[in-house]
Amino acid sequence: MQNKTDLFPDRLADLAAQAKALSHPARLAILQTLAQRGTCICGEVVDVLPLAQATVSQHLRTLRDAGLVRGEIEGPSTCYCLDDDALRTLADDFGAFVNTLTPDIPNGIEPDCC
Amino acid sequence: MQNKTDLFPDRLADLAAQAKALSHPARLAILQTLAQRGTCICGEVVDVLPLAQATVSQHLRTLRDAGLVRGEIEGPSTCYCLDDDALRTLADDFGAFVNTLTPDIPNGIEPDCC
DNA sequence: ATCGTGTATCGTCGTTATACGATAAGCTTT
DNA sequence: AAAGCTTATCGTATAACGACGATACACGAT
Repeated sequence: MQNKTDLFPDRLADLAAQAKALSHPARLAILQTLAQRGTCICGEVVDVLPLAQATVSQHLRTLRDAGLVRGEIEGPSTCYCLDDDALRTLADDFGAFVNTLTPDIPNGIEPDCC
Repeated sequence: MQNKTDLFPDRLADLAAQAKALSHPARLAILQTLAQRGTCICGEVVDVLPLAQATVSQHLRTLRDAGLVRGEIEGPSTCYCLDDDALRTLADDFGAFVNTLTPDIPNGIEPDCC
């Protein structure tokens, strides 16, 4: 299979890549876990999820590669934080994208034909 | 591989499933194409994308299964419309999710440790 | 230096996604 | 009935994903 991803505009490719980072419940659960602590988590992420350590580490790497999470080696364990700015940007981008799809209807009439 | 998706809360599984529907640039491009017309498209979707007809049909099915697009057989061709409500709901859900992750900081101080 | 703890990476396996050609199915028109 | 057009589906091949055990790595404590 050839990868046709690069045949599309960068904006769409970037959005799709970010959506892919959020496309697994384990990764959403990781984000929630990080958020619930208020601060970074240096460990314990594995204990919360019903997955093996190697799998959680993979998901964390995916989130880090997507820029949604920052990780730094912090002594014996590794410290993971949410990247609040990236998350907000992502939410904004998605909101903006959907808005371009469904602009506020001026006169309240849906032009749908179906 | 055992599918561990159902080991997570429904809310997260649903959000992840919707994100997955948006996780390919071709599908985002299809949504844009549908939106640009203002009305539904009964054909021509294939012509806009750099993909084979079978591939586009598959992506359309994915979007339909995710509830983001409605399709009805319209004479010789098939008519596809955006489901504006579903799209808005999706955007709201994502916004809400991100907000629970990054609540508005009351005193403007980031509690990050990294 | 050794042990223990916690994380990352490697290798692997099964599943799912992506992409396409070929074909079928449905409707229009001839 | 046959031809033509459009879309869906089937079959298939390759790539990517998800999951895990095993192992390597880094560091603190002993």
